[in-house]
Amino acid sequence: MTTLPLSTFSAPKGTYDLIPPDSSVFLAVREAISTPLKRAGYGYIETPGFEAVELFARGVGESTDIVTKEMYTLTTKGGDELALRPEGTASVLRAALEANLHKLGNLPVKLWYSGSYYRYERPQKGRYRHFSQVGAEALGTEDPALDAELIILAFDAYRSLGLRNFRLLLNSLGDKECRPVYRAALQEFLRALDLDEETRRRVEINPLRVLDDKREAVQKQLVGAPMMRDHLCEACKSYHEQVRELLTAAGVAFEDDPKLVRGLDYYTRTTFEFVHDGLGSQSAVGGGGRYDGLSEMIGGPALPSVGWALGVDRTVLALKAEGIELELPAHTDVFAVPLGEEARRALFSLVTELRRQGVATDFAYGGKGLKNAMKSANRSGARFAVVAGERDLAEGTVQLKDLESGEQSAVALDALVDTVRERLSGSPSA
RNA sequence: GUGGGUGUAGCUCAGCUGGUAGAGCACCUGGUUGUGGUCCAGGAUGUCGCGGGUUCGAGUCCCGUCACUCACCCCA
Repeated sequence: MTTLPLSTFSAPKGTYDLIPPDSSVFLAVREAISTPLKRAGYGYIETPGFEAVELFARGVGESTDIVTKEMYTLTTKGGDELALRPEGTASVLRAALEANLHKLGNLPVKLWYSGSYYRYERPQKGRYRHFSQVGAEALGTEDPALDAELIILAFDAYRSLGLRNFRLLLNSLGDKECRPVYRAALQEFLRALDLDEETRRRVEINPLRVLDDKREAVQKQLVGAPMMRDHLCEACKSYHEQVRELLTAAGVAFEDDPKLVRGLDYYTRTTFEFVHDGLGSQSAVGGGGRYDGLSEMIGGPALPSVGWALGVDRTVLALKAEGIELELPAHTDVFAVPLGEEARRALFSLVTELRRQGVATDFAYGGKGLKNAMKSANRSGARFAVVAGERDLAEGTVQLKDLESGEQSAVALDALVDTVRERLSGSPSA
């Protein structure tokens, strides 16, 4: 077989490998986002990375960019039409319905998830073909407090990471009573404008999304367009007002954005987006809303629900933009350095023992010299080095060196685990 | 799908109107045959993205191509 250059096998366009040390930031972000959810009664759910194409076509919406041009689709040998999941909500709802979670009598069903999503787009800063998000869905209950809860949990997650320069945009898209009326009014307004062909098509299929157009020439024409908030029915108006009050009471600052629409068709009533300006031309770090009709659209019962997804990649970019360095625990506490073959065996046993006692420990593998082994100890970030040769072992001791202060002392072998644990807890390295 | 920018050492980059390839950081060795980080002395490193053209001579100019990147559009 001919040998091909490594470049032949490089990561596909729009993807990247997550490698140390950056990967630990990703783990920390996932953790930070999911922690508030776990405290609020959300249970973990994991669904397949691919689903029937129809699920997304029906769920996300036939007219959305996600469905029309961004889905990775494939046909199996058996003839099934599948798609790599472009988002999480449709899958989670489908799984919950299939498992009859909504019939267990304990609504809302609260679920959180974390995983990879796929969209075929031209990559750029903050926009990848394979991206990672953490999401949450609360199924089966119509209650403004539930909308508020989710928004607060996302807000607190960002705050716990130290993010400050993000904003929360809030809107209501109405329901099946008032939205159609508004939609018709908006369409009438938009049809009179001078728009390009593609936008005119959008006016007919999904006029609300025209409001979201960021082009200045389009925005200029939208002045005076009818706004959803002026067309909300009483029920929607009252619902939205309650969400706003609950957010305010929780100290969550938000901006009313009457043009916020979002690119997924299933949203009703509450819609929101967390935006950050450190993401290049992208702005959303997370978003979501209420989707009271989605369940019925995919063949389920009426199941009013609300949820969000936060982009892990984008949150990491936002942290970088704000110059925030997360305090990540050192991954090694103790680094063991043997001198000679006999010491090697003895220290390796000691390493295993330390690990079993919960001390993060690494070892100078490869039979390198003392100098290099100490260098490895230093690079590992370990607080302590344990050095031992025949001389020490003959006395039943090892040398315990504090790599910060440089101080070193002999410690009896059988007292090492306790000594190390004591010193690690007594004087944290960070 | 449409534009702009960039491809030179492990990383970040410099390289003038063409004249045999450079810096900082990182790395390796020694100063210390049982001690890292700091300090000092020394050292190694390149298909200059790839292919073609012009030229006595191309990292540099021209054409093509690929990759990356940013932006439009859209979204996490």
